[in-house]
Amino acid sequence: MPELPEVETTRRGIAPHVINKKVRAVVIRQQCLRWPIPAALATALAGRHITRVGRRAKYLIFYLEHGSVLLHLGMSGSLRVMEAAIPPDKHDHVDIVFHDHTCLRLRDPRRFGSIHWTEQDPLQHPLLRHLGPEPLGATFTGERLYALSRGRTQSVKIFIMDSRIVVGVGNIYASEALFRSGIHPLRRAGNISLKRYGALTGAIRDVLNAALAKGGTTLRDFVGGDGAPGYFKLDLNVYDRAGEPCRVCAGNIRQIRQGQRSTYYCPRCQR
DNA sequence: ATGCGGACCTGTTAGC
DNA sequence: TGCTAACAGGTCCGCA
Repeated sequence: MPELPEVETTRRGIAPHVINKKVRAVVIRQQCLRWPIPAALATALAGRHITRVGRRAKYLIFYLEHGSVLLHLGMSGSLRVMEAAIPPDKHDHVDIVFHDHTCLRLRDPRRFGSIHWTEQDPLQHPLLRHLGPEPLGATFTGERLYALSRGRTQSVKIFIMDSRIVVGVGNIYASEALFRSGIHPLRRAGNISLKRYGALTGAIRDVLNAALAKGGTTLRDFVGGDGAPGYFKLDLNVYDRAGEPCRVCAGNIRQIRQGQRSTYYCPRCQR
């Protein structure tokens, strides 16, 4: 699922339905996600309450009295709150079952997601510790991107998708933000002016905020029933539009490969 | 330190 | 219609 706006929308959707709930049991049907689910998870959670649901990058953080669950949705993960008695789908790998007979159910067909348990400050977990700033936070600035990019030879698209530089910029919104700021995705990161990095940070913020707003208005059900929430797509200018006309200049949108991922751009609008 | 490729896994679609 | 290959919204690890 996860671009950042989907993860944040998931957090907001499920939080009211899991906060202050007491865990009865953890049901693990498939132990092997990206990493094995910690064996201690069920014991650690039983009888405890979820006090808060947070997020860092694309990791959801479930705070309990004595520790935290880190949960990443990978490429295909989704979460729903439902009656625990509803039979699980083939790819419903984990239930956190509450005393009121509802459960938080993780579905993840590709199993690129992961679950971790920590009794330390979750933000100091090895997977979170070295992450860059949140793209919607105050420390994500053009000055910062400019400073970090000096001397870098890699392309700007790869650069802004590096989670040590800034978190939460996935493949779709990397292309979209570069389009909005008029920057060619193949341009070397170290060769871009401070002014253009200012535009790029603004574009990243705008694109994520727009998707978040859309997620808010099209908020599908994270609660009840069958199936999982689908993806919402912002109106995209370039992503998945190869060969179609640019909405600004009517030129042909191009598709290339960068680091084994597709990149889309307008060769006339982006330099 | 930086930059690149490979790895994890299943489902869907494009192409022959 | 059926088989196969390529691709999909992530990101961590290890090697040069």
